[in-house]
Amino acid sequence: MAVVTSKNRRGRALPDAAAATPKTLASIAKALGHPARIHIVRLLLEKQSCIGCDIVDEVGLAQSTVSEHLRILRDAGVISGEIERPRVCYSLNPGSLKPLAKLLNAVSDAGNE
Amino acid sequence: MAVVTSKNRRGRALPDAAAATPKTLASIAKALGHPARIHIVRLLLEKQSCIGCDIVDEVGLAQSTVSEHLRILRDAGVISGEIERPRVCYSLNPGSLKPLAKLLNAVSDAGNE
DNA sequence: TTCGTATATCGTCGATTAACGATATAAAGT
DNA sequence: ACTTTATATCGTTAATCGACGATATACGAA
Repeated sequence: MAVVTSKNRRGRALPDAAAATPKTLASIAKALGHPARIHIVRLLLEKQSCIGCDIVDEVGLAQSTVSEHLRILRDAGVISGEIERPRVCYSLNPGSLKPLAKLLNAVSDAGNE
Repeated sequence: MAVVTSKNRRGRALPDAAAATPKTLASIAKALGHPARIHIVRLLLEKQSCIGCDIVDEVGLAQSTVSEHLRILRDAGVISGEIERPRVCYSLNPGSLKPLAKLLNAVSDAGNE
């Protein structure tokens, strides 16, 4: 079943979806609320990690615009970037979306009981 | 590993996260990207359904503002409202969040394989 | 018919967002 | 020292958002 006491792979407890404030959840959702940012998340999901300039090519917007989208995702904790001058290697923070995922799963499951 | 052929617990195949366009996923996320709207979704999750004016009381913003938030959720397909003049009874559309839930679960699972 | 109730829509205003080009930064290569 | 490369930041613009009060709508009840 699905009522898992969520932990990440280091075994630390994650904040419960019910515990996460509306503000917290909304800020995660907001960070995902743009097609370019969904695109970036998908990209990082399939490639594990990705250099910024490749993301720019892939997304097809101006470099400064993509940089801004990356900043928004970074500020929301969804991704993190490791500097390898002059590049930055971006990757997902898998745990970051769990609070929102929990809520969405609860809603999805509301249909099946 | 984690590349599960996702099915829900009745065994029906779910729409693949990869199938939903970034635009579609972003519009769902955007609809959830405000604390008041998260609040509303949580409320409907715990109460099954709820009359509009009770939502206004619960959320604590002006009626016209809440009406607008409800419209945004409705336009995104997250909720639907059944008219019972002079009231409207709102409830969740459980399936509506599945495409986004799938992506978020995939990201969350990316940490555990 | 008039009144009350719940909701939706309109108009407004300030704040935020998304996009871009131009410029700054910072290290590595020549 | 200069150039190249990748990224971040700045300044600007148009567009969208969030909030509100006022008003419109639509029905049931008195």
